[in-house]
Amino acid sequence: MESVFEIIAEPNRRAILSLLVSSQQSVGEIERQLRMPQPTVSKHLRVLRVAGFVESTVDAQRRLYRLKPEPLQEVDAWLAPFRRFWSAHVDALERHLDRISQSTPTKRKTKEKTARPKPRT
Amino acid sequence: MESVFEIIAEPNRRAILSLLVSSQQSVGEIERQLRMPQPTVSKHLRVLRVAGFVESTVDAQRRLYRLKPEPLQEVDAWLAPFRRFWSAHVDALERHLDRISQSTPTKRKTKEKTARPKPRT
DNA sequence: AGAGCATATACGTGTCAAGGTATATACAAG
DNA sequence: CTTGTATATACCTTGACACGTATATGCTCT
Repeated sequence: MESVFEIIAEPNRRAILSLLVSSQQSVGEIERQLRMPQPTVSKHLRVLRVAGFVESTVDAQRRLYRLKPEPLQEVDAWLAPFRRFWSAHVDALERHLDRISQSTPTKRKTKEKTARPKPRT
Repeated sequence: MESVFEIIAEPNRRAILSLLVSSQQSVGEIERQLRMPQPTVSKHLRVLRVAGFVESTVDAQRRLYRLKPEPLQEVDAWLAPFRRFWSAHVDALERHLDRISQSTPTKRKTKEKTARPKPRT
């Protein structure tokens, strides 16, 4: 488990990170909101902490976890050359973003419900 | 192998993608430049193609592979909320550092309901 | 048609990580 | 000190996937 990419490959870990982006959370709060067993939460948090994605502070028996920006910035940096690349493909890009906007687990806006046409080229 | 994050978790696949960002390449060219066995290249390319990261065109016996922007754009989209967090984090950190620079470093600020006389040493 | 090159796939193997269950540690309150 | 709560860790099992080797497919050229 070396690279930041392997860390965020795990869906539960991404869910935890997305949860922490709003504010810090205790293990129990994460457990409740994501509905995953407590050992699972703790183990993923350990991986995230060792990899530098989160840090924890002690509050009585609770541990409050919060985000650290650096590792995700590393992902962002890796993505940079590709952003330059897809500037040439803006049209296809926007259609795709519109399509995936309904599968983003973070928040639901509105405006999806389109029975989207099979992207059969 | 569902999510785009699992796809790019593999270092060889990331290398292939980084190679293709400049221009399209044949399998043999990828094989040479990345010094990996040909079946490995083909198998990773297959994964990338099925996941929509690349597409191939036939040129005689060669297959020319080139990038498709959408899946990486999806990663980029997932990263967006965290970018907002980074800016906010830098500001908050600076204000915090500014604040504690004029108070004792061992100070425990507890905003919890219980005034706890055991400040973690 | 046959030889040779370029690419894809099949198969067997080893490794590693995620999940579940149980238990350990730490703190709090009575 | 004992009970209850919050979190961490240990152990085991299972499944996925990456790799290597071997082979298949497909195209070109003579």
